[in-house]
Amino acid sequence: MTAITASEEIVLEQPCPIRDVLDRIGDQWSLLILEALAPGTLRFNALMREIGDISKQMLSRTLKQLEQDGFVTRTLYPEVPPRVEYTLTPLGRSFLEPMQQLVAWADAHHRTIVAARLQYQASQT
Amino acid sequence: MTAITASEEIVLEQPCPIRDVLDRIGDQWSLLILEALAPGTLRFNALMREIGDISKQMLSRTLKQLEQDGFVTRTLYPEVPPRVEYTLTPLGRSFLEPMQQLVAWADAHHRTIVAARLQYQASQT
DNA sequence: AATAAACGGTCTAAAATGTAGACCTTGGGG
DNA sequence: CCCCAAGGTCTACATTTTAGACCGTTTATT
Repeated sequence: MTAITASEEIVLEQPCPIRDVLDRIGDQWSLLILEALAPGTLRFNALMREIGDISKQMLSRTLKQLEQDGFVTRTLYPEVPPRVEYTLTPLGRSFLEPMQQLVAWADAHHRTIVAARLQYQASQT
Repeated sequence: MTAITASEEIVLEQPCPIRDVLDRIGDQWSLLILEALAPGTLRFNALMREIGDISKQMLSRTLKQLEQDGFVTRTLYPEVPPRVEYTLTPLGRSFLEPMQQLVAWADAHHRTIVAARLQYQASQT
């Protein structure tokens, strides 16, 4: 029996729908995980290797949130050793489109941003 | 004279351009700030009021990063009390388009996500 | 036979990050 | 003389993230 945490209480009743959604996607790892799952189903450790520098705990936690919000499904095959597969839901796949736009923008403007950083550094003498 | 921090060293040489960009906008506040600036120039305190629940420090820090990366300009009018205006650059405005797509998606699918959360809770007995 | 590795996690301690709120500056109004 | 304004910075505290040990079971290696 665990205590009720704040995060469990905010399931309902977020004042601003956009904030509500962006707060979930706009963390360190969610976008990366969704991008990794875009090509298809992956297992837990495969996902870890794919992303490279995420800790088990954060992968586990973020996947749980994504599952909770309906972006991915978690399927446990009770073999031994256990196999767990993560797959995008239709909702998750529908999110891919705006996300890919974002990724495309990032790719297209990366050089501009790097240039801005250099110029900023120079301006700071 | 300040010590050289890690954050100052990563100005160059990010292995993955997409990660590089997403790591900057995929934090708690950047998207919210850019959205707040979308309609036009705002002063520091106006921005604070607009966002509502951001601390001064995080607003200051995030604005500095956005300025560094070329998304916004900071204009200081040396009056007293000082006036500081933040405005989107062309780069920042160009980012608005993919971001609005994301916002539109969030708005459109918010109900589905809330429903998923409820169903998840129910499934957890 | 003992050892190690793989799977998908959880747990804990320590490090990093975020928050709230005091404080700073400079000039004007009461 | 004291306080207020704006746009921050600084400090102490709270929360979040990380690194890494550990778990239980089975197969592979030595």
